[in-house]
Amino acid sequence: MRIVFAGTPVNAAQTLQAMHQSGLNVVAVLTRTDAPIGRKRVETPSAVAAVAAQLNIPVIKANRVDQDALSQISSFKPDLGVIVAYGALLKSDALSLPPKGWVNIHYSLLPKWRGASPVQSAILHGDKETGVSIFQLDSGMDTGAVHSSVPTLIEPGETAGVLLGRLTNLGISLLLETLPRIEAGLASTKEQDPGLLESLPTAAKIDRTAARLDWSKEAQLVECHILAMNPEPMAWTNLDENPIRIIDARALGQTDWASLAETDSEPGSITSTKDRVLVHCGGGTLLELKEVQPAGKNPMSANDWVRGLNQQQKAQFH
RNA sequence: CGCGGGGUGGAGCAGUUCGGUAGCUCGCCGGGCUCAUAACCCGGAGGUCGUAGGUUCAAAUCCUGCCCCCGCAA
Repeated sequence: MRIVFAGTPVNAAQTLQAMHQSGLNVVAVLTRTDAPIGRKRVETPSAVAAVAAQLNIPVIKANRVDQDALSQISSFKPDLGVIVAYGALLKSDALSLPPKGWVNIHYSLLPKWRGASPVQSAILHGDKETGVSIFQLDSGMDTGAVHSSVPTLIEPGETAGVLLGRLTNLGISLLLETLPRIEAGLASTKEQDPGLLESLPTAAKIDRTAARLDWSKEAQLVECHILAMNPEPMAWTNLDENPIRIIDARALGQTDWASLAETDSEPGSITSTKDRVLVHCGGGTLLELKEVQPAGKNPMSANDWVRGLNQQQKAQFH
């Protein structure tokens, strides 16, 4: 079976690598064009482009699947397309190009969290469970019929980055057992429930504005927010006039903060003890900071950060 | 030339404006107190102040070049 693979970031590259290693016939790779990266704006190929080059697989670089890209893909005569976080929509002409269409690896249990940020959304909303789904791409946003899926529990304190890593591996396993069934024509798909497609919220892309912390929320919600934003775009707040990223933190249980009761409970105010740094959140709850990164600095433990603060003035997030 | 912050014992910082004895909170090592301790007390080791040059009697501090790290923006 001739497969065309479309994807862009690291987890897509890992999937491509695994497909190649397992002996699948990936005849071409579609990825986004080289983009300027970092402060120096160095033109850099996508992770998928880099892996494809290493594996000597022909690469088509395009940010949208136009006629030109379409004819290039067509020249490889693919039977099936596999798409993982490519970064652009495929229109009907592209969808129908391979005889067996396209399958997409989506990192949630569809129909939950359709859209651009399934992993972040699951953590942000405090879900206990999420998973990976492989579905047949159609013209809607992650609305196609599902080939297979596998659930996994979200670990306490797990960040979106760590969870995505696990889901990537699960997705690879699932893909490798799903593709043979598709090739053999034994694919059994299940349509997504129209009612749920209608009623469930989707997972919109999360930008920096949405990543800002709201200390008036309860600590448990703040913790979910912080874990969901790690490593991209990373939760942040202001300290004086400068932004500071909150990389990791844990909400304290009720018994913990009751025993540490403070008179000052203004949300965002910080108190530190011998070995912990606490932020007051909404409803009198407390959040223990684990790791932070002030603007211009490297990431550091919350204890180190507090140690270097001016002892005179009181630290206050806002 | 996109804007900006930073490089000082193992960690995080102060000191730079106005040149003159290496400081703070920790960590580490040793000793003490204690039933005991991550608590408290005493003592100790550990730093070419990113780097190269310049000015000076004297440079972490002033001048010039270079290297490296990071936040924002894209």
